[in-house]
Amino acid sequence: MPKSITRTYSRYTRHATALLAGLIRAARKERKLTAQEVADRAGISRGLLQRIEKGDLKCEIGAVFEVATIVGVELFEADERALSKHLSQTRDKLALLPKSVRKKSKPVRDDF
Amino acid sequence: MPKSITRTYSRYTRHATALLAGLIRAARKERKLTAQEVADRAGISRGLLQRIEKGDLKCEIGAVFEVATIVGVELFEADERALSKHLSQTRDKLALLPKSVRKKSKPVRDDF
DNA sequence: GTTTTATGATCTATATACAGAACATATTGA
DNA sequence: TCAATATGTTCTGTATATAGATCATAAAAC
Repeated sequence: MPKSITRTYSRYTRHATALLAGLIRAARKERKLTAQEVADRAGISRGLLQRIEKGDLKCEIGAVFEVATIVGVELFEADERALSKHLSQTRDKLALLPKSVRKKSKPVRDDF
Repeated sequence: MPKSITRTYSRYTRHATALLAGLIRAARKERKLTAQEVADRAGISRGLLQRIEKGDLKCEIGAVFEVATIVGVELFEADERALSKHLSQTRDKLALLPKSVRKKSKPVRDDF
């Protein structure tokens, strides 16, 4: 019996994943799409879609986001245009940040 | 050479994942955390954190969300309390929707 | 400049996510 | 009710994601 890798997840992570899963399932039903239809359009198996809609934490993020896109669940409360804008803003911000994080050898006094 | 499974992803999916990745990297640097520190706290390898921060679509959603939580990137623009609330609302909504989606045998005329 | 160390990249072995099939059950439309 | 089908579940084989190690490079502190 090989030892398996077990991860722990914070409540926040579990709730966020469960919420996304629920939003996906609700959106699929509102649009009257069967699991098979959505799976086909996403290029995944029906079994994987089931896991996604159950909030399985071990699914690929790409598959989950693709399904969300197909059933019309918005990510970051943004459409494609807003997403692109936000993305380039984040890239600009990253360019200004230091390339690597370095710990100070002597702690900095910043309390006066 | 075994045939590999290649997925296609929509622009929306790719941008959303790239945005989350950028937000994570920016947040980590703003908080002056090294990649190793964050990886340790998330219980993942540094290599996986690198892939997450590069927006690799094949990472586990649980690992990605956990890292986001650790560096302080909010999901669904909601803190834990708002997340829980939204989650139960979604569950209530789901309970009202039909358990299975059924196609009509005769197409519905709704154009008049 | 020098030193230190964070980051990026690559490799291997192993655990595991996935597709696909098969089957039972549940649920809806008629 | 009945018939059709959507969903839930489990199984197997295979592709692959991951941990962990190693090395090279780059960048920050001094």
